[in-house]
Parts: sequence; structure tokens; C-alpha cells
Amino acid sequence: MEKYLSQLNDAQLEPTIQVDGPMIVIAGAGSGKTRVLTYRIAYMMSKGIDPFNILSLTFTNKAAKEMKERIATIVGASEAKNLWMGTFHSIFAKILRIEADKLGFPSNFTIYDSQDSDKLIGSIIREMQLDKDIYKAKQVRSRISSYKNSLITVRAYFQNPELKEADAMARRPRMGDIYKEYVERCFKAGAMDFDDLLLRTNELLTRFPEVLAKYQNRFKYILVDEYQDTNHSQYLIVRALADKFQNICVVGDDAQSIYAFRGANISNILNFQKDYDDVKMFRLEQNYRSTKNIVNAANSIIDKNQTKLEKIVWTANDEGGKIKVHRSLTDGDEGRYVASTILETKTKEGLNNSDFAILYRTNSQSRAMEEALRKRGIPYRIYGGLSFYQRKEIKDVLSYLRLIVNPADEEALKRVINFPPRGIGQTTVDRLIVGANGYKRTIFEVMKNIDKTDLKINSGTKNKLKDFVTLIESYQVLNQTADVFELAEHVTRTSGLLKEFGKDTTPEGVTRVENIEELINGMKDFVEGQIEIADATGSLSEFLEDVALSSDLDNETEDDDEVALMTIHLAKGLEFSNVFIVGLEEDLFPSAMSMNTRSELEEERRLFYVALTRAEKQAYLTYALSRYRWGKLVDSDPSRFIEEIDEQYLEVLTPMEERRINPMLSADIFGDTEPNKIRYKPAKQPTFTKNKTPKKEPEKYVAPTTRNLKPVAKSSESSGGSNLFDNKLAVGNKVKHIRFGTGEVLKIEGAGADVKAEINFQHGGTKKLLLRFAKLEVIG
DNA sequence: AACTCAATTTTTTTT
DNA sequence: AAATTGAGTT
Repeated sequence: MEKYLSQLNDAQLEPTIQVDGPMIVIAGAGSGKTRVLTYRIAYMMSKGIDPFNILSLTFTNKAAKEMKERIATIVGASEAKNLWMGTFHSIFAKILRIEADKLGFPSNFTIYDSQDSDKLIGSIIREMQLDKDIYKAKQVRSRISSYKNSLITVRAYFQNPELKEADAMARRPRMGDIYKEYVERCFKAGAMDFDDLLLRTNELLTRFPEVLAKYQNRFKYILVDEYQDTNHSQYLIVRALADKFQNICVVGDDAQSIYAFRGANISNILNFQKDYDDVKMFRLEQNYRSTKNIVNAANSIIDKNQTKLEKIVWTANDEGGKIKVHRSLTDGDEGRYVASTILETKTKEGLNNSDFAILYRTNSQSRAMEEALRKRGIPYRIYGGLSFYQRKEIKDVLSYLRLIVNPADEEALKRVINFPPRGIGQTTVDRLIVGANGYKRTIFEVMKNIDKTDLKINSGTKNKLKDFVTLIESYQVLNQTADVFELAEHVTRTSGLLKEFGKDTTPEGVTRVENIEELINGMKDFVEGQIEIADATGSLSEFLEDVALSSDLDNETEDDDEVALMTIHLAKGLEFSNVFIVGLEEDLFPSAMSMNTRSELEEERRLFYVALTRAEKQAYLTYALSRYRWGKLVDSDPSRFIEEIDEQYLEVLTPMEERRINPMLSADIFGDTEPNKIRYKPAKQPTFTKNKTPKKEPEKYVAPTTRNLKPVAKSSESSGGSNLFDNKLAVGNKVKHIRFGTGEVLKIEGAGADVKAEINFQHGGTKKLLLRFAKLEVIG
């Protein structure tokens, strides 16, 4: 241990060996706070503190995983295993599963992601017959989310006339009713959304003093990283748990608070000293990451904010190059500038692709960058955006699995009850929901007992419902014996999912099948990886929880040499040798939506501070004079943030001249060349194997589809539908249609079940008809 | 019920 | 530019 402690400077050492009592560490960017946290935990354990008594809350699961591995190398893996380390959401999801029955939830409750919440809220709005243009599902969800994060329960809402009034003023008087219904429906479905994981934990700890006491005694030492980004709900959990022993260590940087939009409350960190007695405060102000130029430039920006704790971040590092500011004509030019600069710098300085990051304010900006990088053959990887697990085909597979674990899961059920199509339409589903609400049962239970109900559903549809119930129940039986991989493999094959996606031979369709294969291969890794983890069961519900709470960053594959593209939010906590901050334009960064109040603008400024302090050696700021937004070219002004930097740290480039002198710089010289292959990994591969596991070359699971099965002869073409006309109809034929009368066939297109004919009718003009449906009679 | 095509809307940022 | 929604078609 001594040898590790000797790696720390004095300022780092003090908080590291301060074990007892409440303490706060204000850690400037790049000041080695992760190292302090890691060594502090290792130090505590070396002093005999049981890892079982330590709770460490991190901002991402990836950070937790890395810290745990680091600690394992110091104190040994078997000890480190017992640490509770993870995000608020994943730690309290685990606790909630243990204590679920007290709250009336099943222990295998589903975790709804935002998409599930949106869909549920959308259908509630529809059921209540409200105007969906006034009650927009996403807006309603974010409103409900902020209630929950502030611990405003449904009851609290209705007791607070001000809230009701505020919503009424916003032309949404029924907000409370929607909130109430939403909470009830989640409860009935045995589901919690992200906010519930915190809110229900609070409920658990306040309603059940014995449970609170249990976890207070268990977590005698608590550490919270990125404390500036905790919301009220998280704040209360921490305070409740730490109340007994008060061994609470929070670490953060008010200058890097960038999550107010999801309820983070910067005053949690600003007021920490008032919450506990005798708080010890430490400051880490020496930056080890960046050059003087970058540190000073960042300081000059954050100086413009009024709300902040005083601290002086400094560095002993080299002066470094000045921050380069580049102007482009369009977003496309901006992308090309970034790509060619990367290429140039890489060769000149012998760097890797992974030494570069491109950071932006909004995910949509990745497109232009992507295009430019691809044309230049630079390997890259986009983080965030639509994550792997949010893709349609993946959510479909997961929904089947969710339904197996928790048949009450309404959103999963609605998603797959008619996918692949099995003749159960919206009307039937609506009636089932009405029935479920009436009988106070879940939709699945109503379906199961459909004959005993008085729902107006015809017998044919009833049979289809019964078939679906039987199908899911057969999966549930299989789940008793099979592992996750075997189950998923069986489900995708027998549910018809693979067949359905396999039908689609467009590139997108092929990607979908590949994604499903990737998911199932990931499950194989999960099954094998779980065996090594202490109290992991490798069960399906555990898999689903991992999936629900994992972010794009958590599943990073290290060994690839790629340029990283991500939003600044996602980049928090990371560092790169060379950083491009792109799209520095008014209304984009700072965002047009975040300029209404001083505090909003200050958060944007902190975001810029975070972006700049990711850079170790060199930072680039780029902006374009015009950019495509919503498919339209829009003019834009350079961001105020560029001006706010003390100009002595900047080197302003002049691209306009260069463009004229050297058209090669802007002309698309790589224009028509085919982009190199193997570059872009669109979907992140879920990696569940632990680092240590030697990578055996796995036999890859390949989904059985039309692609790899022997083609089932030509007959598949005609078996798709009744095709009486397959061979009979030809261009030039005269046909008679039951409604349109007689006409002449102009064109035939499509294949199999999708054969279409373009027909010019004597009365009614030209129409395209699907032969499968059109009742045509050939008359000549 | 299911599918196609036209019209409309969408972008902050995420566990 | 892309994704979602709505109307019209069989």
C-alpha cells in the first residue's frame, strides 16, 4: 500500500487517508480524483475495513468496473469482489429487487427505459382522449420525471395547488391525472422507470425503518463520485444511508455540473458543508492532464460564471500549443477539415486514431463528421446516440425475454403481441387494455382467461390470443432449464422474429439480422462471464437488468484504434490527446434552448469547460458559417464561448484564404472512391466477458435465415400469397377490376407476395395494385 | 388487419 | 434529412 500512497502528491494524500467522518473533495478537472478514490478504498481495506461495509457510487458502470479492477490489483481480487460499486441506478435496482415485496413489486420487476415510458404515456393520453398535440408524450414524461426527481409523488402533487396551477397555466390541466394513471400502470405492470429506481428507494428507506437500519449498518462507509450531478432524490438516499455513521466522502467539481436538465442540483455540492457537522474539505487543484495553454484557457472561460466555488486549477505541465480556432463554410467543410487535420497530425506526430476525439453538443452533428472520416478511411466509433439496445430489432427480442420474466410487462407485451404479425390488431389490443383495467388484472391474465371475459372479441381472434399465451408460456417453461443464450436462440427462431427480419433483404434488413446475432453472441459471453462473478446467477432477469442500465460507454471495446465521436456529456471523465470541439455556433452551442436564464447559460458554459478540459495536448475549436438543420441550410454566428477565451491562448486560422488558394483542401478529392471497409462499428458489441477471461475463439452464432439456409427453391416466391395471377398476368393484358372497371396493364413489378401491377383504368386513371389483394379478372 | 405513400414534424444533453 | 403519423387501399 505504501508504494501506492507514495504516488500521490500532498493534496491527494490527505483525503486518501482521511477515512472517518464527513468530507468533501473539490477536484478540479484532471486533478487525479479517480486515483484518490481508488487508493482511498484500497487504503481503507488495508486498514481492515470490510469491503462488505463500503458503498461506492459512481457516475457510470464503466468507471465502477475500472476502479474495481484497479483496487483488485492492489488488495486482491477476492476482497475487491465484495465491494458494492456502481451507479446509483444499478446499486439501488439490486437493493430494490431484494426488498421488492415490501413495496408490492415482484422481485423480477421490469425496468422501463424512456422509450417504454413514452409509449405508455402516449397510450394513456390516447385512452383519456386528450389532444396529443397539447399533451406531448415526451414532454409529459419529462414533467413526470422532474416530479419524481424532486420526490413529488402523485399524492404530493395533488396536495400542492401551486403545481396543479402551474400545469393548468401550461394548458395541461390533466397532467396530474396522467401522472396518477402512469404510476398505477407501471405498478400493475411490475415495472419501474429510471426515476423510480431512486424514488422507490426513498420510499423503501422512509417507510421501513428496519430496512433503513439494515443498510445503514451495512454501508458504514459511503463514497459518492461526481457529486455535483446528483439530483434531489439521490441526495436524500445518500443522506439517509450516511446518517448513522456519517462516514461519507463526496467528490466532485461544481465547475463540471452539466446534468441540471435531468434534475441534478448543483446546490447539493455547494451546500454539502451545511448538511453534516465538522465537514473536512479538500481541494485538488493541480491538473496533471493538460498543457498550460489548455488549463489557462479553461480557467478564463469558467471565470465568467457567477455561481461557483473558488478554486485555482493550475498545472506544472508544458506550455503546449495554442488552441486552434477554425472557421468553415458549411458543416460538410467542417467535417473535412477535422478529418484531414486528424490524418495530417497522425502521420506527422505518429499518433494513433484513439488519440483523437471529436466532441459535439448534439448527436445529430455526428453525421457530417462521420461522412468525412469515412471518405478519408479513418476508423472511428460513435458513442451514444441510438444505442445498440434501443434498436428496433433488439428491443423486439428483449421484449419477448422481458415478457417471459414478467408477463405483466405491458409495454413488452404490446410490442410483440403482433410482431411478427399474427393478426392481432390495435382494436383488439385496445379492448384488452380496457378489459384489463376493468377486471383489475394484467393484460396477459385477461388473455389467458379470454373465454371467461365478456370482451367483444371474435372467436378467431380469441384463438390467436390463446396461441400467443401458449407460446409465451412454453418459453417460460424453457426458461426453467435453459440458459439465456439457449433461450434467446430458441425464441428468435420459433417466434418468427428471425424469419420476419430475414425477409427484408435490403442492407438495413441484413444489418438487423446481424444485430440480433450480435445480441445472442453477447448473451453467450454473458453466460460464460457470469460464472466468475461472486453472487451472479446468470439468470435472464439479471441479463435484462444489465442491459437496461448499461450505457453505450460501459461496453467499450478497448483494443480498437478508432477516433472517438461523442457528445460532450458523454465525454465527461474521459481524456484524449487531441480534442476537436465542433459546431461552436450560437444557438447550437450554447444551445438555443438553454439561453433563457443565467443559470442555463452558465451550465452551457460549464459544458464547454468540460469539453476543453478533456484535451491533454491540443484542442481545436471549429465552427461553420452555415449548417444544415432540418434539411435546410441555416446561417450561424460563431459561439460567444470562443470570444470568452482570453485570446492569448488562441491561434485563429484563416480557412477562407486557404480555400481560394488551395481548392484541394475543400474540394472533395476523395469524392467517388469507395469508402474502406471494416471501419465503422455501428452497433457496439455487448461485452460481458470480464477482462481476465482469455478470449477463446468462439464459434459465432449465426441466425438461421434465408441468407444462410439453402434457398427453399423458387417455390417460396409463389407460396407468399395466393398468386393466381403470377403467370397469367402480363403487360398489355386487359383486366377487369371489381371497383375500377376495365383497364390495361402497363407494368408489373416486385416479386413473390409483393407483385404489383400498374394499370391504366378507363375510368379512374392509373393505379398501382398489389395482385395479392386486387381482385382482377383477365379479359384479354 | 396490413400495407403503402404522402404529409408532417423533429433536436439538446442521458441513467 | 430522417423519422413518425395519417389517409387511403386492398
